[in-house]
Amino acid sequence: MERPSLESFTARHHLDSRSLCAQIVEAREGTIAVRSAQAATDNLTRIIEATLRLANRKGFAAMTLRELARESGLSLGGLYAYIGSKDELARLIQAWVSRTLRRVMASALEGIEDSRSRLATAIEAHLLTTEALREWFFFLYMEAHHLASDERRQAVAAERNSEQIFADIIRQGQAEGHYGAMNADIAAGLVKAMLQDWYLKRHKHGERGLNVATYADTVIAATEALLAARA
Amino acid sequence: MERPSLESFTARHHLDSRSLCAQIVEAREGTIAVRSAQAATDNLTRIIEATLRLANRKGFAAMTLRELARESGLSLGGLYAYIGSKDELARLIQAWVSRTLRRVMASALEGIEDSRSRLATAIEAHLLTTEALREWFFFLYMEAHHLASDERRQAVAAERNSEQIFADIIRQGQAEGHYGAMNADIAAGLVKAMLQDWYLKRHKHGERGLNVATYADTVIAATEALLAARA
DNA sequence: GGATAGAAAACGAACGTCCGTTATACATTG
DNA sequence: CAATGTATAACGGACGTTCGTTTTCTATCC
Repeated sequence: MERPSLESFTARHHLDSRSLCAQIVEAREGTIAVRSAQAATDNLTRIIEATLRLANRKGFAAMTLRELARESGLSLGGLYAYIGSKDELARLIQAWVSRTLRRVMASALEGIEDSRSRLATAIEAHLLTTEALREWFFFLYMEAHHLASDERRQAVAAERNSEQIFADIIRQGQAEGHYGAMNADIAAGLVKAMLQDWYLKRHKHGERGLNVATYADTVIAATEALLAARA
Repeated sequence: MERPSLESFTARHHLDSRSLCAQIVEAREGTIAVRSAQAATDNLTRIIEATLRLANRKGFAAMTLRELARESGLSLGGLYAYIGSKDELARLIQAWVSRTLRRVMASALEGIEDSRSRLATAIEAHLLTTEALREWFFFLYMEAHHLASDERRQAVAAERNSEQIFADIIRQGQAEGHYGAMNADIAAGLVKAMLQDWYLKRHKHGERGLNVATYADTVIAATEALLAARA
């Protein structure tokens, strides 16, 4: 099986902050008061990267727009050319990061039929995506609970969707006789927990000198072991 | 192996909010302006339970003391008989929940020598403790990142300590020849991720009709499978 | 090609609101 | 009637947001 490097995976799926911000600018044409897409993307990227930096340090609610202005290099009033409100800024980030994960997972799995390849690919794609957009995913996880009910339901649905991908692969593998009869939904939940640990405890993994490829191998091996166990 | 029920475990280790608050009142004698330990415990329990309810819904920073007063049944000014400041309230909860986990894990493992029994006991004790004090642990996890550096270092140390317990058991099992040669620290990290998923995604597990005993069995089986795999 | 006018973008002081906290007034009880 | 606990009211400060102004860009003309 080919193992894409983090760099090639990031490039292929456009997993950098600027690419995401460019998509946001394009999708929100009309809402952003700055005409030049180039300049708007530049500034929105600085705003969002500053938001992720500050919010991941002290929490989104505790972050003030004055700090955000200072950190992003814009003025307090200037922020409002790009965002409608502070809350909208949070919704923006959340919506785009979950949509990106869905997009990349679907794209990475396309054309792969064998259930064991699909499992390994899905695990790897999840880890590489969350590694490339670490701060975005950390933000999504930590702040999703505090959204208004509409957006919150959307975030829960996205989470469920990604877990469903793993459950379906596991069911396929069971049908093909590779795995034992364990409950696929619960197994998928365990896999998801291990995957999320990667970006939630980034500091710990960094200290251990663990890189994302090694962690992917570990999680793939662990998953196959626990799926085979009850055969 | 005996499997304690949630109720008996909770009772044996005093894992209810009121017991914890009673300990806090005792430890903070002098800081709390109310003389009667009985009345002080009653009110502090209401304050802390209201805090957990509100903070887990909208985040600690977004929770206001006016809401807390309403939710706890005390007056705004009255709160300050029990807490020195809003921040101190957060520190209080965090300090006591991590100290409680450490206490219970040590107590549950006492006298158990066999590594496989220790592993199962540790997993079960972790799950039962976090189940009994779900809201407390959820609060610890979600708000620990935003603490001042001193308290934050303490929280990281507590986290590391509980992971170390699992790593030590795994190393013991490897020395006894039960498990393969996998890196014990990484394996312990995977176990911890599965354990934390229980209280972080409580809603999901509830919908699946999964109870804590069943989940404990699942995690124990999964852990033994992944530890045996590389034998 | 430098000057200039009009548009686009950025600025930051000011506003009303609500925050955490404190000081004061009231009730309860031994 | 002290003493003790609670409720009410007030305070300064900081928040998100707005808006009149200034700066920067760009196209046009001599």
